[in-house]
Amino acid sequence: MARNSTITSSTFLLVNFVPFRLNRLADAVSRDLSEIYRDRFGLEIPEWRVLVTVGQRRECTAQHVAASTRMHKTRVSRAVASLTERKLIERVSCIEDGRELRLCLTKAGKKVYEVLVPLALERERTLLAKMSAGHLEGFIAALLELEDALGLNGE
Amino acid sequence: MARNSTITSSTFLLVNFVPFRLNRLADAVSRDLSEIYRDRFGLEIPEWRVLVTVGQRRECTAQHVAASTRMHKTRVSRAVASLTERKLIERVSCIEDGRELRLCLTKAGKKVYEVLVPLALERERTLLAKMSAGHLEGFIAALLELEDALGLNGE
DNA sequence: ACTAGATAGTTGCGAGCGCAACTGTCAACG
DNA sequence: CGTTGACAGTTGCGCTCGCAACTATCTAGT
Repeated sequence: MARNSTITSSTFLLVNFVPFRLNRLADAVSRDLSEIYRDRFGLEIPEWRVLVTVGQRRECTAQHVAASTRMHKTRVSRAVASLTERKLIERVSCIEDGRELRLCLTKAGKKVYEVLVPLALERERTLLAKMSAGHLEGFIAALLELEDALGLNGE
Repeated sequence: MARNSTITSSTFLLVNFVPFRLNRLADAVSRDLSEIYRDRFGLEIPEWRVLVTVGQRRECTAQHVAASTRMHKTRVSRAVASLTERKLIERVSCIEDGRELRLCLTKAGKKVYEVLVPLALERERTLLAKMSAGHLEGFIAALLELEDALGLNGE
């Protein structure tokens, strides 16, 4: 149970407050992970997310990236522009719907993808290994419950 | 276990990647919580954190806030300036050490603190209630393990 | 066909952030 | 004492972000 369990505000400690702890943890994990895609390839979080989202399908739209990553569409737009400029992805106008731009990885983009993904998975494994087996199970299950309750996966 | 468990990059799914999921979750939780301090008092996250950190002691320095919340000192500095301008905290130059500024809540600040903290705890309780009892226990324990492993509490 | 509203994506703008450099103060050491 | 380095806190600068507004395209209703 959380340690801020009483109502009396005089005992409130920010370091025991779960929303704060989640933010701080997510920040530290992101910072650690960013070493992989920033230091080696000069990519930032939005570009990394777009790259792997596009990479896990043959092609997709910016709209799909925004919806599945829950990033603001302008953030996606700028990441796509940056990746296009670096020739890691290609934008192809769609024939069926002239508003859409089909995104897909270039050869160089696929190469980066193939290098980054195993490294990222390795980092994730290292992170998860910091938890004891019993807690890890509860952690992943709880994560899923929270995501579902907050509507983060489907609407 | 995480669902991205194989090395083969072709099966990588961002939505199963724990660092991403943590970020997305922390973001959603923060957004939900910010309704309390933003919509009602026009405070942003940095101000909220400074307010409650100062409020949980009689007085403290900006340095202490930065260290205990792991916020950048400039972010703290600006939040302190903002709260001072709104007359929610006071800056008193320290006699023993002329570099420090002792921070403490004003009467108005204490009032805001007394209102906000119970509301925030209520939100936290609502959040935690979304997890089943068994998972909650593992979640909190795992959170602590991760924080310790990443050096987020003590150095 | 024409108009009205929805949708995909881009862009100008203001706000917030981190970095590096700065000011002012303290402590140590010759 | 005076100098040097550490430390508390602030500020200028450049960058990123989200919002709102925009363009271009599609869809539906008349």
